[in-house]
Amino acid sequence: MGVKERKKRYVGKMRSRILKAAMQLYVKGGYEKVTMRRIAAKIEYSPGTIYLYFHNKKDIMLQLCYQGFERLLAHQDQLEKIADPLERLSAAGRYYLAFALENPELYELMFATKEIFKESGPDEEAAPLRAFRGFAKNVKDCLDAGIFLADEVDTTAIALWATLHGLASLLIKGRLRFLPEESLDKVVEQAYAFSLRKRGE
Amino acid sequence: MGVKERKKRYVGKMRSRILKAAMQLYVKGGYEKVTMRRIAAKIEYSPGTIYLYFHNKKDIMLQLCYQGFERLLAHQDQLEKIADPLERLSAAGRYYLAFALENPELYELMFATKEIFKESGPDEEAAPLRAFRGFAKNVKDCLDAGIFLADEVDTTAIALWATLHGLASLLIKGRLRFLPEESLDKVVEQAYAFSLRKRGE
DNA sequence: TTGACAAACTGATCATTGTTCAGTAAATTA
DNA sequence: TAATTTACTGAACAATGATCAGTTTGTCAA
Repeated sequence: MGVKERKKRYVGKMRSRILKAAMQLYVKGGYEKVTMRRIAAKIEYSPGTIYLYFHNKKDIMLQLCYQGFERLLAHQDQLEKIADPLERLSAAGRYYLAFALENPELYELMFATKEIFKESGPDEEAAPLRAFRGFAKNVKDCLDAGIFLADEVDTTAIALWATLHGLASLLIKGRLRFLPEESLDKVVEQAYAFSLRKRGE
Repeated sequence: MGVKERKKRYVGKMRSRILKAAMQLYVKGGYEKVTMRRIAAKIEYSPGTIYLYFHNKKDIMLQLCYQGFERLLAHQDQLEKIADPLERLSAAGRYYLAFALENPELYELMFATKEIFKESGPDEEAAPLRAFRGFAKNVKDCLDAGIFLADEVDTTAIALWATLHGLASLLIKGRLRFLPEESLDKVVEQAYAFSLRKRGE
């Protein structure tokens, strides 16, 4: 009898309904707008019901965090089409920053939780790692092509990733607001180009 | 009559007493351990009193954020002694990362608040900017010495600062935990060295 | 010293939060 | 149809940030 399967499907549907509601609340008004009662109202259940599908609020926020990495990964296939390794890596950086700035709240959430690697399930938990591996692959292609002179792939990838994450974080948190508004884009672009060892034109 | 002055001093003392208690609570157990009631208990006043000296909790946390930047700046004079520009910049980076990792909660707080530049008082509010200016000075010395080839000081400084902040943030949030524990330090050191365009030995 | 005013402080109170759990309703099985 | 499991409810709890009428303390002219 498929009663077990149906139940499993139902649980899955409830979980995603809850997450959807939570995500809507989150992107709208940040963390403090996400309330168990508000989520419950949105899916038209009582607050207690949510606890049948998630341990607590932290659990829900963690899942949203994973969804963020999934979204980041979602459109990255298009980068594969770019043949030139340095061009591809440069595009990856631009894409990364664009994603962060278009989804600032979500990006914050993606790096807000500390215990992200704690529960190491096989599926969605690996999303942050998959994102890094994809990025590191681009870096490796550049190293193989002799574009950078560096020892290790991971070290170089981390340096570049850190630069991107740092830029995204500083931008979102308004820490570069002392720069003239109109020059911000160019400075950020150049800053990443500097790390990529291209000369600004 | 010096009654006004004395009152001013008293207000200042109360404010710093409150901030001290809040900081102790914060570094001990993070944001959620900082409670108006707990602060009040620590300074042996009633909760309502705090609101005579600070607008709200956010206000208190913002002041702690500024204190963080003050601490970061405090010991940076020692860097001046290093004559070689690149060596000084390298040391600044190591110092920055060490500060972040020794005060992870405080560092998080320093970059948690978005509205840091909103209230632009003349004194302490400028601390984050002063920190950047000091760093940019080091970068400028490197550019003048012809160590980097780059267009602008600010652009280069932002690139390097972003790398440092990114590394600090990723480390604190445990995002580099997929690396083997023992190689972490070296990788981070190398990553920054990569951005500084030194060859790893 | 007294009395009147102001400044400082209190703590009960409010709405809201995350979370729990005894009780109820619905679905499934025997 | 009866018994049992499953799903859900919503009142209740402790803790939170914040408020404000009321009380205490301090100041200073008469």
